[in-house]
Amino acid sequence: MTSEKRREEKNHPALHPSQEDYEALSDFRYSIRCFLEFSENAARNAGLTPQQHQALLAVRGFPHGTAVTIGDLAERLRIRHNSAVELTDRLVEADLIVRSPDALDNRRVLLSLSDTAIAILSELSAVHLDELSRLRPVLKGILRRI
Amino acid sequence: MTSEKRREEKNHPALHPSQEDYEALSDFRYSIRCFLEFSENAARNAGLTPQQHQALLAVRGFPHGTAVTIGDLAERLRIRHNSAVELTDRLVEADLIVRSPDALDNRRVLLSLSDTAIAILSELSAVHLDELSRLRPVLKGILRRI
DNA sequence: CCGCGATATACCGTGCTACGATATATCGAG
DNA sequence: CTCGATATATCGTAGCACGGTATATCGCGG
Repeated sequence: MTSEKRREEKNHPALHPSQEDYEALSDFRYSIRCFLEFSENAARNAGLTPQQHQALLAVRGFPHGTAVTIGDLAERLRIRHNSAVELTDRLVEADLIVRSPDALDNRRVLLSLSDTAIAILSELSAVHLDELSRLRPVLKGILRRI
Repeated sequence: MTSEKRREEKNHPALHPSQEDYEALSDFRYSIRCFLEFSENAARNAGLTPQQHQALLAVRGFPHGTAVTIGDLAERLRIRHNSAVELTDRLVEADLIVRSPDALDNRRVLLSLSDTAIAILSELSAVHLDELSRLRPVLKGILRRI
C-alpha cells in the first residue's frame, strides 16, 4: 500500500511524509534529471543548445496547422515573453526558425521551422522516443509509489 | 495504436516521427516543466531556492541510515562535484545542512539535514505529493501516447 | 613504509540564459 | 480617436553550473 493511499484512507491530507515518500519523490526527480540530461546531450550532439531543441519541439508539437507566436512559445516553455524573444533571436540567428509577421495582427510574429530545423528535430525526436520507451516502465514504477 | 508500436511492429526503429509523436513529446516536456515550476514556487514560498530544496530531498531520499557525501549528492542531482560543493556551501550558510567529516575516510564529508531543514522539507514534500497525485493521471496519459 | 595514482573536496574565474524593468507598436472597445 | 490591453522588443543584472586547477587523503605495490 502506498503511503498516498494510506493518507487518503485515513483522511490525512498532508501528514509527515514517510521515508518511502521521500525516496519516491527523490527517485522521481532523479529520473527526470536523467532524461533531461540525456536530452541535453542529444541536442548538443545534433548541434543545438538544449533550449533551442526544446523551442523547436514546442513549435513542431503544436496542433497541426496552428500558427505559433512568441507568446505561445513562452507559455509552452513556461518562460517569460522576453525570454522567448531572446530565444527566438538566437534561433533565427542559427537559421533554425523563421519569423514572419502576422498579416491579421501586426503585433504578432509567427514562428515556423526552417528545413534544417525540421530535419534535425526529426532525428532528435526519434532518439528521444527510443529513450522514452526505455524510461517509461521506470517512470511508471515510480509513479505507482507516489 | 501508438506510432512507437507501429515502428516496433514494422521494425522501423527510427523513421520520421509523426505529428502525434511530436505532440506527445512536447506535451511530456510541458508536463515536466509545469511540475518543476510548481516545485520552484513551492520551494521559494518555503524560503528555499529550488536547488536547495532538491538537495535536501536528495539527502533525505537516500535509503535510511545511509551516509551521504558531496559526491553522492552530485550524482543524485546530476551535477559536477564542484557544483555540489558550492551548493553545499550555500546550504550550510543557510543552516539547512550540516557538514561532518567522515571518521573512516578523512577525504569525505558527510551531509545531514538540520532540524529546520527536516521541518521545511516535510511540509514541502507533502505539498509535492498532493500535486503529484494530481499530475499522475496526466503523465500516465501522455506516457501511453509515447 | 614509502611513493604514486586514484579519489574526494575545495577554490576561482567565466559564460549562458532567464529574469525584471522598461519601451514601443498595434489592436479593439466605446 | 482615445485609452487600456496585448504583443513583441531592448537592456542591464544575477544566479548557478561549469572547466580548470589545487589540496588533502586513501590504498596499493614494491
